[in-house]
Amino acid sequence: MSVTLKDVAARAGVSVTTASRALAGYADVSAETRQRVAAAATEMGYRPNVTAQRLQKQRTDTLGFIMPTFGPRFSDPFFSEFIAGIGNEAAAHNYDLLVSAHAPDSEGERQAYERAARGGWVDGLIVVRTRVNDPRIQLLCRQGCPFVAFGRSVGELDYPYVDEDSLTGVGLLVQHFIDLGHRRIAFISPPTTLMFGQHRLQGYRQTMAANGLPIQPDWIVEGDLTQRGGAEKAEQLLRLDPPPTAMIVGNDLMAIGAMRSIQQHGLQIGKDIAIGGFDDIPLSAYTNPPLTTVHQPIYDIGRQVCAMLVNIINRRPLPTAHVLLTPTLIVRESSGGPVSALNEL
Amino acid sequence: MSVTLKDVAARAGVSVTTASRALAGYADVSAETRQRVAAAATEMGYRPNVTAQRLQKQRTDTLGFIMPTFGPRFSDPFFSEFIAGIGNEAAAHNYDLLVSAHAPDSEGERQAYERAARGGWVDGLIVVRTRVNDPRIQLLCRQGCPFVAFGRSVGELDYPYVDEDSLTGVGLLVQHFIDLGHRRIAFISPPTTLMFGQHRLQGYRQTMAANGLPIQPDWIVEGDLTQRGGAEKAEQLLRLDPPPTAMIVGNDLMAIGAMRSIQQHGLQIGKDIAIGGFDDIPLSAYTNPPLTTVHQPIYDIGRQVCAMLVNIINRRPLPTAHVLLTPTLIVRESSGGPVSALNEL
DNA sequence: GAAGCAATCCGAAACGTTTTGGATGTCTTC
DNA sequence: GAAGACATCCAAAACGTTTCGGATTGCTTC
Repeated sequence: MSVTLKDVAARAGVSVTTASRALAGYADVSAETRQRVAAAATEMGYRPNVTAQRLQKQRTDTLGFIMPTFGPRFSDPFFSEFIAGIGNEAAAHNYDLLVSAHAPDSEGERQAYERAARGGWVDGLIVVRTRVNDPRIQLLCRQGCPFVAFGRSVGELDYPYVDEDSLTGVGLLVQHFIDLGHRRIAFISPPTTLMFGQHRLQGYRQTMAANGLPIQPDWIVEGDLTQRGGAEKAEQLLRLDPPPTAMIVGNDLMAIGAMRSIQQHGLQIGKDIAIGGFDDIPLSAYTNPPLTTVHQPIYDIGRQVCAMLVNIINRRPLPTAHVLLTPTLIVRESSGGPVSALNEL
Repeated sequence: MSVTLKDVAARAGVSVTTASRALAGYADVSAETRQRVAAAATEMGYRPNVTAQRLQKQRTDTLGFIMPTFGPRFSDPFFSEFIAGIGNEAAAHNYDLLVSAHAPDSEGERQAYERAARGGWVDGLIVVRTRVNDPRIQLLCRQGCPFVAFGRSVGELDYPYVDEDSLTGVGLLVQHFIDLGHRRIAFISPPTTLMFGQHRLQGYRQTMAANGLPIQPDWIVEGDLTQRGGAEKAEQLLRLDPPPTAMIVGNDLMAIGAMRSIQQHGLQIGKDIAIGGFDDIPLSAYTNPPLTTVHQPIYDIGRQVCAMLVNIINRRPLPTAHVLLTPTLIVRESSGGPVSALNEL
């Protein structure tokens, strides 16, 4: 069906070996033969069979990325941007990117990682949204499968990662609201099974404490990272008596949902209540009002994670195995202005 | 390094052939041997080498998806949902999904398709956002490479696709606004190099015409599908004198950007001006006010496209090679109420 | 007791590459 | 004119799997 190296060799009147070496640019083939082979190859439209090359080279030149997806209607701009990042960087290094989707901690996910770690399915993996006691990381470490994670983990396992210091990030947000005079600040946390959930929650707790502000237990609720989840949890917070004067939401998507709930309560964001998100997805600049948030360079993180993985696979020394990015606060109108702190508590 | 079939065979005391057949469940191996082989395999942690299997079977069991991405900060929720759809469906059929990203009509894109079409890189491709005179489709048809597209095309080429009838979809929107009494209805079009840009623009034109409403040339502007683009184009429309009383925007992302511009002009959406989008991304239910739009089941379309492709690859008869989905209008608050038609023109 | 048959196993080829380890011939060099 | 150096080529093995076409054994059957 397809034209193979043997065909090209026959056409050029040389052996398969010579044809191979001619195309690969080895020195032990004369300029004239090289040319003849090249001509034959282009004439016949020869494309090397990647599978055969991979079998021979004992490497797949492929990276794996297993998206942790929750349910069907899965529409998170994070993943589009992240995949674009790793995809472009992978292409720059002549790697392919294999993507699949599995629910976190599902049996299917376990099997997918199992399969990836052995059997030469891919040369390395990219892991995102690391979890507390992450079984994926444990498995990959145990099997010695190359990988780089976007996100730290707890425990003694040492592995390469890129992460944003979201503890500090949320701290910036909290301090920002405190400086504006807010005292009753609530927090819609990402799932605390996720490492960044832990970090962001801690950032909230620590900064409140550092300012000597007490936290009511019901100021902390946990959402599922979707708009719907954010809306529901915000609804819950708004029913408190007295309600919080500011909300910090664990990611922008939930924050957008929360804004909706606030507005449905007839409250004006930036005046009656302040709100801040996390991620700085492009949309957050276009909400009404625009959302105060913490920037996270998803595309660049994707590229960096991928570049690190390629280095590991090729056993090149890694400049740094642990990258922690400093977050920057993006203040927009959803912060509102200063409020009088006196009648706050 | 990895444990191969030869190792398993040796351990079980049989030939490679028998080991292979035992694991594959052939009938010509005794129950006892089969068991011994299976035991050896699990004990040694054997995973078949996919590359070798692929070379032998002369198929990759892999599907390809080349994302058309514009620029770096690329964050379109469409893609995460679509990839989740094809990814899950592919997994259900034991196919892998290879993803890469290239700018539309770039040299890199051309090469990627070229490579895919020959050389057994993947067994088939999924094409989205079909373009007028789409070079990708022409190439794939010419090479006889299996593919299914999300989106129709023009020309005599016949190929399998799934598409939403967005001409009708935009028609629903236009009629909806006309029924509310609007007469000066503007349209922010998707790029008309894209087929769905053409369809949506036509839907606007036809329905306006069908209602005997003239279209001012400057009511039609073309945006780039991003929020930013939508905001810019809306800005342009709002500067018209008189400005439109309703805007139909070619996709939700741009609509969200447009809403921002409208609000910055101090206008109230649903009262001073109506706006409608297209796609019904989850976010559109959470904007302020919620956005009237046309639903498009991206996840399901992804699944369906993928299922069709798998059928084609395995030469199974396709129930229907051309699927055209009927759109449904989702009316939300951004539509506003009836306006008096008299003082409109 | 030879022929036929089923059950069970295996050697070897094949998939399309790359690479190892020569083989062959030509040209210098003394 | 023999010995080494060099340029150019190639046969065969290897990568790990599947499968084709037997081979072997033991059991029926007449």
